[in-house]
Amino acid sequence: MVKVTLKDGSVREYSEGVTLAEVASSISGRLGKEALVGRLDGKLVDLTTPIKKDAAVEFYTFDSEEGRQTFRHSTSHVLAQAVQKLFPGTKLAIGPAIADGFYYDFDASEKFTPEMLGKIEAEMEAIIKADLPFERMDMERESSLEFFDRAGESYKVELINDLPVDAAISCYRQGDFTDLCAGPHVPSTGRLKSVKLTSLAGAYWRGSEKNKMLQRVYGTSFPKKSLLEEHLTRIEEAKKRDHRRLGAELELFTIQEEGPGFPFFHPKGMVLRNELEKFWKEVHRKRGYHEIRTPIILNRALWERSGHWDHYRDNMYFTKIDELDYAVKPMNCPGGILVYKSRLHSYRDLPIRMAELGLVHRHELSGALHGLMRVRCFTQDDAHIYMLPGQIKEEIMGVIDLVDYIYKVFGFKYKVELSTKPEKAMGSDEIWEMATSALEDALNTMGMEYKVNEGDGAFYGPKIDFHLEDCLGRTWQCGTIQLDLQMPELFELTYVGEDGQKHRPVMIHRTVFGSMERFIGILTEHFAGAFPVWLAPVQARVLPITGRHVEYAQKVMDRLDAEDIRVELDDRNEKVNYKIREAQGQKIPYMLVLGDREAENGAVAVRHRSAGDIGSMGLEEFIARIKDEIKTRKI
RNA sequence: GCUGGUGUGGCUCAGUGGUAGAGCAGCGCAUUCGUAAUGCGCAGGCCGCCGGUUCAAAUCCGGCCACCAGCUCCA
Repeated sequence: MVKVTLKDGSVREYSEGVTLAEVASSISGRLGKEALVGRLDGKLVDLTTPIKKDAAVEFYTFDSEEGRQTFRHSTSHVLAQAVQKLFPGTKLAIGPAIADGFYYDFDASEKFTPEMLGKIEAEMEAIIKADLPFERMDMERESSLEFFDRAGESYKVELINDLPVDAAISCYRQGDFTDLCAGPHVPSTGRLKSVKLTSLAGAYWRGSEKNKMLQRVYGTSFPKKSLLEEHLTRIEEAKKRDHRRLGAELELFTIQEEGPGFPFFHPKGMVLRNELEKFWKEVHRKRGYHEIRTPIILNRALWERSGHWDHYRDNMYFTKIDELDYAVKPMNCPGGILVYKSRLHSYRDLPIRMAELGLVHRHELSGALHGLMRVRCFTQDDAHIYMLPGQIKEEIMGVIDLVDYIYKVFGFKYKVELSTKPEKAMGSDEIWEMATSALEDALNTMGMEYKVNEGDGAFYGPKIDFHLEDCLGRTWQCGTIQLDLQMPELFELTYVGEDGQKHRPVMIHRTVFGSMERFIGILTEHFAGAFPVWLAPVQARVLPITGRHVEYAQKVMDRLDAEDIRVELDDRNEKVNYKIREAQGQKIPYMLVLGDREAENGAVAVRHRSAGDIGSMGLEEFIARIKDEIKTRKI
């Protein structure tokens, strides 16, 4: 007999060799049906695993991350089986579960087309219907190599060869299909129920553009058809929040063929942008930043000195002035450094926080452009902090706090990543080590959760990145804090210390919004275009019911205008329903419906874009209300 | 940059070799209306660009450009 301890702490006895699936069924019929995978003494395992000694056991259904991952991963095996059946000779690369589904990379002689996805799906459904059990096979390294080599699965051979010598190697088989896989899997293909292949894309083997491009098939799966449908509807809804679509509908910005990656900001987009800048300037002034502005085009020699010529040239634009070489700035730091160097600094002046809303240009790959999220010119809300080595931690913590403060004003949740030394880096390992641990130290002291991104740092130093989500859950780097031990050396920056001697300051580069463009993109999707009143391009629209109310409406509008409230008058000869419909479409926060009743007693009938009709109130009362919302930046 | 897809009035889309269409938006006229679409009428298109095939091309072929998804890269 074995003693099995369940999640709730209760202990049950079973005969030795009982499987997890049997335990689950004995707890409840429903758990037996819904459990997908289990945990045995802390290790995620198949439900078919026998329990041979006393152990702690947990079960996961589709409601848990573990359950969903296993479910999608198993579906990817079914996809691979279907593809190999339909297209014999197709080689398999990898097929993991991802956030909302799974993918599998194939090296196939025929080109997959969208029409073929339907056929593959049908084949998958047949495999699911056949309810083939997933069988685990633990293998010796040699025999696994032999097996995949004979099958012509060269990618699998490469994967096995790259596994550590002592790594356990396992395969999973369903029917006549076998794949290299650590597992675990659901018990059988019949559990997979509802499958949808969603898209087709190229993907480099092992993510390197030096390797062959494989064909990646994306899909998702659910244990019930209704869940799949819900998921697809959710994605359709999310697409309506796409900033590219809303940007056009709300007349915020456009991107034209004449300037791919170079956005045009329209009047309404500029209002939003200016409000953001106003807020940003206010907060930075309060936190001891001084604003500067540096030129967009600077001499090539500067870029050679900064290292950009060697490390960043591919992303830069160049020009000639009077036969001399110049570059369009891809970063603000070298210019900012020249401002620092223009005079002598005492240790008493440090830290010096110099901020710049700087327009930078970068040659991004054409295929990487994406609305306002990735463009070829953007305004960074940059700042460079020059400080004593002893001030590093405090300054970094100050920036982290600032980012947190500003993101909270918009109600953003964010993720933090720490990026370490890349391949193309300047400076010694020791310097990188020191800089990286300074960033880590600050994060740990502040109790921040973060993920480490090995090799993702800037060429001059490691960085802390702040990532925000778009409408489809894709994340974009916005804020960043980069500790730079290179530029101060390269530009021979100094301050005069207590001892009267010159010393080297430490420098950090940082942004909060990241780029005004990207931030506006994120903001638009986050609020689905319904910006908080303080940011809304139009804060109120006055809607006279008939022509005879226009005069009063004009008065109301003038009064609001005098209070610096952004207001429009809709005096078109249309029904009020029509005017409301349009104002709603423009996501204008307040609509003031004005008829005889309002004109008589100086009132406004207020409609809020999300709360609807909130009744009539005195004009002054409404002004007090909206002004309070603006002042407190209510979201 | 790479893989796949898409490109027709301001917007959403129909049109697969034979004289370019619809709805919405716009403009005009009528309607003067109380919380999400009043009616009638009128305009508007080098069918992304360049070249080829054909008696004839939005439609077939080639090249280029842009966009979309993903890869790579990144604020």
